[in-house]
Amino acid sequence: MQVLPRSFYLRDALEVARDLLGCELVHDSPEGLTAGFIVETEAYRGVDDAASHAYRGARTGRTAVMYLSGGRAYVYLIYGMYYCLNITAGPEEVPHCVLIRALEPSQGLELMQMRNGTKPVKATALANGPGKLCRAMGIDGSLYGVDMCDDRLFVREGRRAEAVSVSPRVGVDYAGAAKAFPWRFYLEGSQYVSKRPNR
DNA sequence: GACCGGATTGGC
DNA sequence: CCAATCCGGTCC
Repeated sequence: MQVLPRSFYLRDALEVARDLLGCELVHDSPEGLTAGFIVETEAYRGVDDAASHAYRGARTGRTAVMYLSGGRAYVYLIYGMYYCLNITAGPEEVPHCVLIRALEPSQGLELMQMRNGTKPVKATALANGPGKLCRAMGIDGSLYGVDMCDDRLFVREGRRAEAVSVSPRVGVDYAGAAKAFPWRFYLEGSQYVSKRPNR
């Protein structure tokens, strides 16, 4: 299948977030290859979005990659123990990004189980959350800034997203009015989406 | 240099 | 409900 080109990412995060559903995220790591269909995303729309790390043009070491042209990995550590993977969007100087929140595992399930440790869990529980999917896919801070149009970490065309639902984003109660914006997208009826959010 | 809190998760 | 765990951001 076709790897998504740079042009795919040079758009508003809302469009990119919606269009990533059904596509396949692939990580070709030294340990082996893992992949999964994207079933849940959230758009973070930069300087005007109170939930975004780049709100009001915040330009720090962490947000730097968002100001480059879209299509790079923005990976950060949350709560000191989980990584979150975002893919940057928009042209240079427009710091949009899309948080990948859940995957339907498609390749390397055994490696995912191993990375998650303990005893095997159901496939639906392997990557149904932003922290869990990074763990299963072997994504950490060393991938910060990696070009998603290269061959180490990328997204390729997958299935057509039949029915897409929207809801407010998860865990952004601090964002004032923006916490209610319907900028979370997920595949209707998928058993692989994250659990916490009320659906 | 100190302090604060988080785009989460799993256990109680 | 709440602790885990630590880095980035902010402010002094």
